[in-house]
Amino acid sequence: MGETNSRSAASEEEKTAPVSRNFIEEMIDKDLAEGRYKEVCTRFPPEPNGYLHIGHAKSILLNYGIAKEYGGKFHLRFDDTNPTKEKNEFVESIERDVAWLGAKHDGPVLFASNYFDTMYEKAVLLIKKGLAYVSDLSADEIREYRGTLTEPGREDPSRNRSVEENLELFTEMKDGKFADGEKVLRAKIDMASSNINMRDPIIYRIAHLTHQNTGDKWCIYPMYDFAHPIEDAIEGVTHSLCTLEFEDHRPLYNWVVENTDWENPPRQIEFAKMYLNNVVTGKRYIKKLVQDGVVDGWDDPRLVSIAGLRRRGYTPESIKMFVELSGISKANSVSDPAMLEYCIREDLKMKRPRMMAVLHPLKLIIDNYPEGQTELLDADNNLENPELGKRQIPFERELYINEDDFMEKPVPKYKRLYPGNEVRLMHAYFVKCVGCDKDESGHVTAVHVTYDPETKAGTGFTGRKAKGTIHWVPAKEAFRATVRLYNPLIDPDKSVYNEDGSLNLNPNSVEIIDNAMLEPALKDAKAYDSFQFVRDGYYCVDCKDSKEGAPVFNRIVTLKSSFKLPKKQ
RNA sequence: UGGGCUAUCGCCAAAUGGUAAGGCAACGGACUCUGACUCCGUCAUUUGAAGGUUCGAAUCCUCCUAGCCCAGCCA
Repeated sequence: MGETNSRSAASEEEKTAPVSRNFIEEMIDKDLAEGRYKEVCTRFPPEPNGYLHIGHAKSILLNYGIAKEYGGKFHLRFDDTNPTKEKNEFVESIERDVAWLGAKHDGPVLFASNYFDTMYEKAVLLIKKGLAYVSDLSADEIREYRGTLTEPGREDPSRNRSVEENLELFTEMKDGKFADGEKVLRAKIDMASSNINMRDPIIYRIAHLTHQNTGDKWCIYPMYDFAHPIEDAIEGVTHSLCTLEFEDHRPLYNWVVENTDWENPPRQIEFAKMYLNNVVTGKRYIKKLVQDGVVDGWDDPRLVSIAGLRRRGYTPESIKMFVELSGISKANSVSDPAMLEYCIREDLKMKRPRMMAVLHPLKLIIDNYPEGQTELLDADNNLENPELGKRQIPFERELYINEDDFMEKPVPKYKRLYPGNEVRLMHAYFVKCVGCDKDESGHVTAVHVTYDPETKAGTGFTGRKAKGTIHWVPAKEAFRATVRLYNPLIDPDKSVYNEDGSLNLNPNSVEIIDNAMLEPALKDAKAYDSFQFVRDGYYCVDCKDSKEGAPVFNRIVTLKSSFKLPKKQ
């Protein structure tokens, strides 16, 4: 980018959006300015042991965004150093989710397990330098020797083995001479360190298991603290971004990198995780919800898994907007889901058609409209975005409106239909309420109105104004559909967890409406298509339960509203 | 009670010693063929607390307080 060119663009931007740089960008700026690195390389390093959620999206988008911002590289690398927990199923779902979010990785998908040879060599190097040794201690003994937070640890009896003996033992470990847990390779650092991670951490353990990538080639596997810095170094990652709980590991990260001989060692920078208020992200909790059938799988629309958000109708753009709006810092924080909802409304506002759907149908009869007559009315798909075109809606004597839009005895400030009041039927005519039909129990079964032909939409009628506008669907052509209204999974009035560790579930987290009446144009909607249902909210076609010509709609989010109807008794 | 980190509006978050941005939420009002959108307005005399340095402190110093993380052969 040319200096002169970027200049005016920059000053333009400064006027409109004076965005400040986050602390990570500041550190990178400094590294670049000081010549520590020439270009930037970041990575997203998930362990393939579960599904991704909104918190991972922050990390993905942060790493990807930084790489793009600096014209650098972004890697997708599976941190598969522990075969007891990892499955191929997860590498597939993670790849899919990362791609869906729009974070395109440079180069092929990478695996830590591809570097097992190098890691082994580096471990041997450490042994040769006298910086690692094979320990005979059991897991329990190692814990005991480690000391506590306030007391220093004690030296491992194997700590001063000769280099030759260590080399021999480590080779035997690799060759499968020992059972799981029998030996372990430890880094020789400092058993008295106030940082427990530095008290001769284990860097290799024995596990006679088939690895999802390397099969039975190895029976020893490197630990995270040893493997991760080496993975970063091999790939030329410059800035290894991770979450706050790894801050204590940074000295070890640096120790590994310094002692395993790299030209351009990477640097670890930690940032705060994203939490959402009243939302569950814990794997074991979600697993239980799935097992108990509380939710419909890991992609249930009420979950904040990436798959769940996608199925619910959230877009990658909305998630990106949310992550950007939330910012990056080192302060533990809990974001408000209202911000996520704002983002999806904002993203869909101009992009999606605004359709008419009646969730709780009530018959509306236009007494002075000729029986048997139908006219096709033109309707803009999105009044604010003409590019979305128009559609035609049949209009006739009998329609459905929403139950909420009629009150025989209106509450104060009510501006919808009530006897004597005139409203506009969206895209159609003004109608005036002349009464209603009721059954024996007094329940309203139909509303009667008369229409004024002069008030047809699009004719420029300005003779008078209607207090309100309501939406409708034609009784004959509308089709019946299932619509699901989602609410928070967690009871919003309580904390997420009960004292016994169970979740405070909201018993009404989904409301299923199976007799909604939708305008005909919605009938051919395909999975993941989304719409605004006018005066209601944004909805997305469910990818699992919809059938050809019979879409099932999930509510993504409601529209905001400053008017609340009093509760019906 | 060892070490590491954090603390600025209900929620997120800027401010890098020069006199507390912005967004979300909320609340008024205008507009409206969506009670939406949009627009306009309100929303921290004060930065966890107390002292100190300075002409000047959210920023520096001292002491205190609260929260998070660490004792896996998990990542």
